Amino acid sequence: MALKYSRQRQVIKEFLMTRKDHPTADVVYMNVRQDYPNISLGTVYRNLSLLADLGEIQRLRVGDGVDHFDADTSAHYHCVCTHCGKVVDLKMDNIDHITDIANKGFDGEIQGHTTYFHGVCGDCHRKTLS
Amino acid sequence: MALKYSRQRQVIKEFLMTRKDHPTADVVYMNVRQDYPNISLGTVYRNLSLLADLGEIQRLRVGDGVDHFDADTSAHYHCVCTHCGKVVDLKMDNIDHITDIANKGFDGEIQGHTTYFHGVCGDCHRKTLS
DNA sequence: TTAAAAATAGTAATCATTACTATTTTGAGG
DNA sequence: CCTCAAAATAGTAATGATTACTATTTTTAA
Repeated sequence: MALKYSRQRQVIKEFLMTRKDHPTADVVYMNVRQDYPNISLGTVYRNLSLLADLGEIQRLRVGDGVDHFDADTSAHYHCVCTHCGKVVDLKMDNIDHITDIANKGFDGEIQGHTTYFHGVCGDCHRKTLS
Repeated sequence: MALKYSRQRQVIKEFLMTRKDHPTADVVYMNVRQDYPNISLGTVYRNLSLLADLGEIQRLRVGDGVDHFDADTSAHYHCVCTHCGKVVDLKMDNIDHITDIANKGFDGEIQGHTTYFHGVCGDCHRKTLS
């Protein structure tokens, strides 16, 4: 059960750190395979899950039915583009107060929230204007 | 392409309206089958999707990998219980202002948000206290 | 150096959901 | 009230993301 080093895990994490978008397991697999042609898709899934459990990466569920992964584990929000489907980072003030709003009058105990925004990303917005 | 009446669709919607929780397609299927033993699972999926597209019901994606459905189409939020997995309604003030917060300094255009809360539901909370 | 634990590659299985097809139901126009 | 094309259904097959399984390889503590 003790964690042992794995070259594959390191490569997967390093790849994820180079990406500003939020690739799916399949995209990670396609890319990592360029350098490690016989890495297995199962290995990619297993390590992405493991890294997410360790808190070294973040698993994003933005409602498109596919898990996305993000090497940036800091608290930040995402926007899913309604045009191109891309998932982009948002730089915005924190909105943790909505947890307090939700807790008011609730007979259980709210611990946190998951929020993603939808709208038109910068790239698509510029294209729409022209 | 014109919509035609279907007894199955009506029964599916009626069943959903009796439920305060937010059943999955499979749960709808199991229940509706009590009265309509040879309804097809595909019919349940097709009609739930159709009703959601028509805006007559709401499709909920709360990150557990399964779609939940809600006959209450009014804007409201949900809490996913970290103990029992149940999805419960929240009565809370609206938080649409977070869309404005997200839009500040964003080079695209935020149109809306999807938020669900996680925490301990009322039932589990009471059990934990005892 | 060694051997048990952990990880891997490759493949099979799972699970939610969608697609396909032959048959049945619905409903507008005669 | 018929008719018949459009729509919907039941039943089944296919899909796609993810997880499980297994024999083999890698890691690492002693």
